[in-house]
Amino acid sequence: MQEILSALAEPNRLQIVELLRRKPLAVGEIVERLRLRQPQVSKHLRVLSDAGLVEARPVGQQRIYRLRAQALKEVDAWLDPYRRTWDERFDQLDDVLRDLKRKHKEKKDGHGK
Amino acid sequence: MQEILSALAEPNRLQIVELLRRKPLAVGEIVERLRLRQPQVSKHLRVLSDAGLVEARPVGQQRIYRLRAQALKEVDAWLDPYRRTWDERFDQLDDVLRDLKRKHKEKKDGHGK
DNA sequence: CAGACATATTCTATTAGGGGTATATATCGC
DNA sequence: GCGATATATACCCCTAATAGAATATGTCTG
Repeated sequence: MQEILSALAEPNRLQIVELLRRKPLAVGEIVERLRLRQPQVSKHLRVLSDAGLVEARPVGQQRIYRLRAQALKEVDAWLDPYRRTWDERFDQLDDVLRDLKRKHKEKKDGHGK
Repeated sequence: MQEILSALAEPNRLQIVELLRRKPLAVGEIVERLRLRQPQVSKHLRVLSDAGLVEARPVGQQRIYRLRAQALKEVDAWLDPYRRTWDERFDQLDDVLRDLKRKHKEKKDGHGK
């Protein structure tokens, strides 16, 4: 998960992923479209590949990279517990305040931990 | 989006987000739980806040941070076009191969762009 | 097997990001 | 207003990540 996120956090790599969403591409094609130098693209592809986000298959002298969208399922799964939250109107601030007051009081009253 | 991803890419920040999923917390509480130093936590919170992932509200001398799960909706939306893909059995490699052959032939035959 | 071509790797330089310490700012209780 | 507490910011150091240029590897064509 961590690895996937850091891989996607780099702008050029995110672009590569988006390119590969449409269809698999050879390294050279990515180079053309992103106006990056070939070694950089190869390096970024390496990172993406290590994170499981893409995979290559050799065809003649070139390597066709394609997206492994399954890897993104992990992100999807991570999001899951948050889905519940993101429409909630109220926040639990009241709880928190009550909590704070309690702790504060305890401190004042000086009780053993 | 880019900003959100880079914010989440840092392990400690991801942990903070996960902490705040349960309930809002004051800076000091995050410090305790993550065993980080206070300035680091403040800095990470700054990044998360700039990315729209958290928001603070002052309560007395402390600042209660809470998650803005709506920000994660963006990630969810970004994933959307990929959902279609990630269960597909076959890949479009055949298309790609056909494409390559065509281009190759064109090159050989030497036609104007 | 000699190029030509496509891609990967290596090495180096530069930069960005995170950690540490000290300090500034703001609010509380008295 | 003063000391204490909570948090934010500034500054410095260091590592890690990125870019750039040169080169290595591998495969095709003739």
